[in-house]
This record gives sequence, C-alpha cells and structure tokens, in this order.
Amino acid sequence: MGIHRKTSSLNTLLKEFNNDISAITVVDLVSRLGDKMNKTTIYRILNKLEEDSILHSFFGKNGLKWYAKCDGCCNSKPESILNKFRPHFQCLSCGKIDRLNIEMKLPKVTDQKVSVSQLLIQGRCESCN
Amino acid sequence: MGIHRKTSSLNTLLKEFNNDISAITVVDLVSRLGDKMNKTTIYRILNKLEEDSILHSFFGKNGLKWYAKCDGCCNSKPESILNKFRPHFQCLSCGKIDRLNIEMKLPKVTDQKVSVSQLLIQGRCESCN
DNA sequence: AAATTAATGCAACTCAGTTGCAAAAATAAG
DNA sequence: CTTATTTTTGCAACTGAGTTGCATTAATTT
Ligand SMILES: [Zn+2]
Ligand SMILES: [Zn+2]
Ligand SMILES: [Zn+2]
Ligand SMILES: [Zn+2]
Repeated sequence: MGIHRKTSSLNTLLKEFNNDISAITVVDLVSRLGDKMNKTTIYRILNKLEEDSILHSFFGKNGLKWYAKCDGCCNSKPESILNKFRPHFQCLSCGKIDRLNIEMKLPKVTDQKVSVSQLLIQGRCESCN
Repeated sequence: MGIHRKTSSLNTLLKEFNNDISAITVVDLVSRLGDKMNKTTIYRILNKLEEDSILHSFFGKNGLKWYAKCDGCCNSKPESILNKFRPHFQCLSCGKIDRLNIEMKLPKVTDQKVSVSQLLIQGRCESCN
C-alpha cells in the first residue's frame, strides 16, 4: 500500500484528476499546484497513487511523464488486461493527450506475464486540423 | 530528408541495429560507442534516422528513449498504420525490450489523423520467471 | 496527552538530452 | 586535382525533469 494518511496535499492533487482532462503531465501539475505544495511532494504522492493503482503513468512523445486515472487496467491479474484496455491519443502538434473511447483486446500470444499495456496513438487532433 | 552525407559515424551507428536486438536505449548506445564518437553525434544521427523513417523511437518504463528499426510503421500514410503494427514488450524486472511477433490492427474510430502508434506491453519476460 | 509513524519542505544533486560555436570531413563546383 | 560550399562532428557548457537526504511538521495510534 502506497498511501497511508489522508493529507490535504493528497486531496488537492486528487482533485486535479476529477476534471474532464484524461491525462496530465507532472510538469503541468507542478506549475498548477507548485504554490500549494512542494514539487517533491507532488512526485511522491503520484508515485504512491500509482502504486495503489489509483493512477497509472506513461511517457509521451517528448519524454514527459503523464498520469491518468486507472480503472483497473494495471492490475496484476492478467485476464483484466488481456481482455480490454483503452488507448491514449497524443496530438503531435499541440501535445495534448486524450483517452480514446475505444476498447481494444490484446491477443494472448506470449509466454510472458503481462501486467500493463499502454497503447499511445499519435497524430493530429481535430483542433489542430 | 535528415541524412545528407555518408559518414563513418553513421555507418558505425547503423551496425548496432543489425543485431538480433530489437530495441536499444540511447544510453546503451552511448556507452557502447562513446569512445568512437561523441554522444552529441549519436543523439543527432538518431534524430535524423528517425526523421527519415529508418528508425523509430519510444519511451520505456523509466523514461529512457528507445530506438528500433522502422519498417514503415511510422509513415504518414494512415492506412499503413491502421492496418497493422507490432507491439513491443518490456520486462519490468530486467528492463529489456523486444518486439513481439504479433501483428495487431488498430480500429479507425477517430476523427484524428493517426501517424504513429506504439503499443508497449509490460510484464515479466521468460528469463525473469 | 504523549509516542509513534508517515508526509512534507528545502536544498542540493543526478543525468538524459540540448545548444552554440569553432574545427573537421564530405560533397559539389570549377 | 584544387578550391569553395555545405554538412557533420567534438567539446564544453547548459537545461530541466526527476531524485535523495535530512530535519521538521502533521497525522494516526496508544
Ligand atoms: Zn491502469
Ligand atoms: Zn492538437
Ligand atoms: Zn516505425
Ligand atoms: Zn526480464
């Protein structure tokens, strides 16, 4: 278990994921909340939230770390991932990431044990066309 | 066009992708070739090779940049990607990345114009089990 | 209320990746 | 072949996302 105590920093940070935004960079979070809490705190809380499968993370085009709400797609139970996961879409022009409303299935062809799967589709979003 | 001149640095770098290894980190390349050429040169050549769609890149679990041979999966023609792409697999224990021998199809459900799609599946590889 | 344990702030640090500029190598022109 | 042009390279300094150690503060337990 990552999170042990309910602190105000934790609450403030969690609020940021209750918007319509589907994924946020840590850099963005730091610039939004940097006056309310230290950036180290932000990094540490995000880390714990991922450990608890409340958030999950991945890296976008420029190497920046993105966080998004996890809906069980990162559980250690293989079935849950193998059956369905939802891809993210990053616009290479404006950089924005959204979660697509598609469910994809991953074929179980490997001997490896899968625990996470992240499909990042890249292209140009509607606004940038 | 990224590459204009055939230099020895370019050749040396290209050789590294003729092994059976399916993906290499830049950090790894720098430590292997660092005595033969400057790290800045490595970064710059990789950049150009990606521009020319000879290599493609993505970011692994720890934010490191990986390069692999591109077989047209990163062309700007939407059809080529929408029809098939091959996922990479990263072992969360030893960090190694391999390209899986599976072809996946991406459903064309979006208004967005897709140019790249990268599926990074994560778990534990055979050797680490 | 006191003791224990976890979370936070701060400053310094790490290190992958970038930038500017002068020197060297490759290609083109004569 | 020789000279002029353009690209590539090395070097050193820099950038910035992410980390670490430690002392202080806040939350939870006894
Ligand atoms: Zn998830
Ligand atoms: Zn856009
Ligand atoms: Zn490709
Ligand atoms: Zn492994």
